[in-house]
Amino acid sequence: MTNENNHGQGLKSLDTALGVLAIMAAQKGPLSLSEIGRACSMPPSKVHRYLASFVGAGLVKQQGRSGRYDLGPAALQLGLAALARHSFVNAAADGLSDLSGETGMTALLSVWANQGATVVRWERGITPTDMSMGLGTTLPLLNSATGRVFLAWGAPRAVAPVRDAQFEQFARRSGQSVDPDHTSTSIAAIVESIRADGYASVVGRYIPGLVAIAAPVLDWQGEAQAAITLVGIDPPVIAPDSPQVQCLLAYCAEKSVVRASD
Amino acid sequence: MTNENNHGQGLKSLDTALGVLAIMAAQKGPLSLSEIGRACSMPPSKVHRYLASFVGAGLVKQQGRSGRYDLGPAALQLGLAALARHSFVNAAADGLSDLSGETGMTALLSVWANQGATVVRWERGITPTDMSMGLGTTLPLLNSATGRVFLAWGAPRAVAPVRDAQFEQFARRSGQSVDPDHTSTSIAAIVESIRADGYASVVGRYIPGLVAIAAPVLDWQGEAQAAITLVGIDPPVIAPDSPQVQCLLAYCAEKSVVRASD
DNA sequence: TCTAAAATTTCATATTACGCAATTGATTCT
DNA sequence: AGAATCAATTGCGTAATATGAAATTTTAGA
Repeated sequence: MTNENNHGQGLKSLDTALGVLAIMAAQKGPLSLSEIGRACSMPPSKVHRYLASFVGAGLVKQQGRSGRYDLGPAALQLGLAALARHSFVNAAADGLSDLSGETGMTALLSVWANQGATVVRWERGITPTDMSMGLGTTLPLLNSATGRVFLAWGAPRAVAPVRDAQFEQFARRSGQSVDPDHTSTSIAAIVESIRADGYASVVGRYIPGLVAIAAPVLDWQGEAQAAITLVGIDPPVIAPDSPQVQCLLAYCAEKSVVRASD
Repeated sequence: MTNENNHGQGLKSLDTALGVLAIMAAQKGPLSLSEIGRACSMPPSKVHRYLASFVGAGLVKQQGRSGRYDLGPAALQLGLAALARHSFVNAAADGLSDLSGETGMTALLSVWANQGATVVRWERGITPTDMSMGLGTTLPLLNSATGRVFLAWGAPRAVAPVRDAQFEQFARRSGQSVDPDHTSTSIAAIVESIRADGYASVVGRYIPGLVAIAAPVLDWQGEAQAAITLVGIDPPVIAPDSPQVQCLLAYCAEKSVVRASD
């Protein structure tokens, strides 16, 4: 009872160090030492030593003389190596522009990483949805169609903690506009609904004025290894029998369960 | 005198752990536990604990039931986040297709990471140079034009160890064909020559039948933060006054020293 | 089903990372 | 320009942590 919970059985210092890396990746720009320390609630000396190792490995680079720290070239290399390995990402990305062309909407490919859905690739559609969305953007679990795909089909071990944390936030500021476009406030009900439909939809939630529909690319266990999202400005497309939804579902069905090696 | 050399002052366990990550990134496919242990010369139990942390962070993913380990979604996220941050990568990549179009050659953008030049982006030219080169490919320091750019202009602290190691390999198997296209076998002479020309060229060294010219994108310190490479099949293009070389040098000059924030 | 190899867990011990405090370095204000 | 403030870095004793060898469980092959 001396130890709280050792969920994964990993090295403590490594875990915290990787936490620092994740926090740096989540931020938008370079960070100063004390900023990182504040974000991780760690003493500066600890952060400094971790960063020394990261800099040595090239994962983090210290800017010329601003002293600030940012992700380095090795991080880039790591990501590219991961991209080359995840065959399903390339496979799923293959027809992405076709999908975008057929529906006229902007098509997104995302995978679950850390605490949210990460956009890995996207193709701009005809409809001028001026999203300023870069690759690597993290979409929220509950307030995006993409995130909700992982809420419904994601690996429970990875998604559950985030879901519970978000739910607490909801409960804390309850009484306000909670789930205007769903009759039930229960997350379980939302999940049930999404699973039944086979796709998630959201209207003007993540970005006002935009609608999104998203469906999973499933692996052999029935878990979402990726999500395909279509973003547009036309509310009617979220109907189950709309051509866009049909197109999306057909696409995801084709990409699902490609191989057992993943 | 108990410790050999503590070049960077980092955490020991973190350093070794990141070494494991780097080795995994260098390999082409998924690895088993014992394979990783062999590659890092570590006992399996140690590797296993490291991997547990990596899996927990999502940097490494354990395949369905093959038991093998591979880079995970968090690695992808990290790389994409790094890509979004390195403004010069996007800036340098901007005109890459133009450069390829003007010269007809395949254009590569690379940065230095870990132990070699990592290809970050590339545009295929008109000339059918059927290189099967994926993003994230690591090019050798001495046997590629791209690598030689970093040999000449790269940060000494990062390049020197690799150079020395390679040089030892050369010395070990000396007597064989050493540097057929340079009069001197001295690496210093090669560097001097490249610096004087402003670009590096190689004929059929990395891939037989292909020629490459490469020039640096310099930062405010005069160090190469990236390299631009043109690959083709026409030997004459390596001449200093060839239009391709001029085009490349103009391009790199334009991209160099864009901002002091890097 | 049995055998062999690999993967994972356990445990005592030595090593390592931690926090606190002092030093150095950079920036701002008077 | 000098002084004061804040951030960044380094040193050190201590307590927590990572380590390697061996035991146990799981997987693959015969």
